[in-house]
Amino acid sequence: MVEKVTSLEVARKAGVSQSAVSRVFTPGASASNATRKKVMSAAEELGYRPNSLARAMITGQSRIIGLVVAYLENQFYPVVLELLSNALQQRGYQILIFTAPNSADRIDGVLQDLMDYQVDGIIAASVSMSSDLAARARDAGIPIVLFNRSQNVDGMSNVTSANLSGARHATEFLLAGGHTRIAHIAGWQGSSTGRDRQTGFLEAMSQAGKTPVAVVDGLYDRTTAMDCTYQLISNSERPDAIFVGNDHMAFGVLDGLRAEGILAGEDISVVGYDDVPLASWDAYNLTTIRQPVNRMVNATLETLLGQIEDNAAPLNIEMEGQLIVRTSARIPKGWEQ
Amino acid sequence: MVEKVTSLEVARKAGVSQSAVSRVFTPGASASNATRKKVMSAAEELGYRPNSLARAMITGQSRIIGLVVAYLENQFYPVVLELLSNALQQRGYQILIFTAPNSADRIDGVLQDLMDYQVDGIIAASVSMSSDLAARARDAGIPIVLFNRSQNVDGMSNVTSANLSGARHATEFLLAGGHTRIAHIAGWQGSSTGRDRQTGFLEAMSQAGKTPVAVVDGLYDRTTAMDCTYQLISNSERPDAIFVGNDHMAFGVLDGLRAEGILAGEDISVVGYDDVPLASWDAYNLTTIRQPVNRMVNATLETLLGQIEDNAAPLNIEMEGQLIVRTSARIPKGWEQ
DNA sequence: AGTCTGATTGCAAACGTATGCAATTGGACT
DNA sequence: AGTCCAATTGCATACGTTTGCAATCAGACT
Repeated sequence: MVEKVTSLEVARKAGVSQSAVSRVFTPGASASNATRKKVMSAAEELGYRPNSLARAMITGQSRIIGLVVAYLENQFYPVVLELLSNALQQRGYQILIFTAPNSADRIDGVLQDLMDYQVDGIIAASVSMSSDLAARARDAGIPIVLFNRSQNVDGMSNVTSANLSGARHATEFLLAGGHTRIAHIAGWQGSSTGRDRQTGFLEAMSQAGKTPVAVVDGLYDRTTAMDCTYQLISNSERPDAIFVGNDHMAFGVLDGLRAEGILAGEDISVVGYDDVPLASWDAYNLTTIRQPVNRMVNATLETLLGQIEDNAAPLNIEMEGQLIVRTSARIPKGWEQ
Repeated sequence: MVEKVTSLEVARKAGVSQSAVSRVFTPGASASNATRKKVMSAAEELGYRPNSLARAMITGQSRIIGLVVAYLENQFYPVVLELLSNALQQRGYQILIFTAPNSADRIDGVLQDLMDYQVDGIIAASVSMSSDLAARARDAGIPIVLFNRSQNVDGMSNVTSANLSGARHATEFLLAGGHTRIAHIAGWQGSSTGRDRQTGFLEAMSQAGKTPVAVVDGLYDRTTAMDCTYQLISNSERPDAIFVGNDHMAFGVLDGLRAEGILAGEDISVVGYDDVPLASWDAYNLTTIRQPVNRMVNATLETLLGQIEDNAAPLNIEMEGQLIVRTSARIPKGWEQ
């Protein structure tokens, strides 16, 4: 094991000062072509690479972004992770990742760990945090953006899709299909997305003068959603349509229905939320509300890096989703795509 | 924005030396209860937390593990990521993550970035690297373990499942089912897993005196696998069984068959590899070889942390998989589970 | 040749912590 | 009270960089 090679050794070998070496490796610093050449070849020879941690210490910029993500079994998040990662890599940032349990107190511990590593910013995907800790991060000057959750803590950014109007739209689609016994398997009511989508559903229903046949909390959990499904279809008043709080649960619903020999799109209509890749696969063909992941990710980076690099103000961003019509739900006239 | 609070300020406030503060926060260092108490309360009051980067500089241990992962759309990897992340968090390590393109040269760049951050070790999941860079990491004293890939570079650890025997087993299952026209949609032949599984398939076939009706490279890509499927079933000699290089592709195969009205498990048998969660969902019910993810992850940590903490020798670990019989393939007598 | 200007360079001081060493402390024991 | 030993503490240095400052250099111009 060769010992670590430092800028000082490169300097000696190249016959220049240590500062010169540093300047050669610092973009935008002034160095003549002659020294640049000498330093480069010495560095090459020794296999020198600048120590990012030391650099971070001195500049106060680690170029590390903390990412907290939960629910990796929901395909939505691997997709988000990949997009975020690629985009950040490209901009010269690294990602320190935490997979998180969803209880708020454990999250706080995790975020504390992140802050200990002097991250330049934090992205929390599908996660809530104590406003206490949020305040601390703000005081420490670490920008935080909540992805796919919103929480009204001042100084914190949120990026979400328009869950309320999306859910309304999905519900209107079902109503237009002439369904009369509509149920909702909601997303976890501890989350803003779960609540907003449920609210949107209820608003659209009451506006149409209908009463939901059932509203239950599926906790964003596949198994729970399946259980709910079995429950619903064995009810005296079996629903003829179900709006499900996200795709991940909707797949469970569809599997449950299939197991019972009930044909989605014919006997019953199912609509989800997210439009994960799996939703378009033939096995499911799920009608759903698409969350504009690409744009959400871009907006997230925009506001985060804006705060880091140009200390812009935190932003609350909400972007419209889009109904993607497939075959898991009856298609009303005029709604074809 | 409050300025960063350092150990020195805490020391002043507590009326002790900076070293004392450091010792209080360094597990295993000696400090009296009196100072411990004074320091703690001062730290609490100021909101002090030790700077991990500075600590890393001085100790030479960043407690950061670099993780390179590709193919996140394949559900296998989110699962692996989650397991690794939880286990490492628990042991007090952080994960610097890279989602990687699969070409070897881009990987090298990524790994170089990782090394710049002084990671204590690297886990590369489903990725190959130049032996040149591997040597450099070894020389720099950074242990690397390849997860689900093997590559014979000396000083590098590999953790894989027994792909060859797993594939043999899957093939024997199909043979026992009385299938006569068996095809293989292989995993990417640029990867060791892809090659090993194909080899296992071919061995089992030739041992049974059979010739495969077709062997094509599906590149671990869903769409490619679907295209291969359409190709295969329109052949003059339509296969009555397909062994697919991994589950992710197998889902594409099953979707393709369904679209053509061909019933998997009846008209044709399909066997996959991995046993991702989705394989057990009703929509697919895929018979497959289970990779022992938990044990593979544990083994990975074992050898990696062994090298880091007790500088143990690198290991090559291979663990047996297990056939999981579901309904996507005809079940021979005696193979029921 | 002499002067001026901007680019390049080296020196030295940071950044926030851990730790070897020597000095001090606090008991326990005779 | 005196002795001894282990535990605790502070001092000072080191980790590998970046960067302000002042000094030097190279060249353009008169």
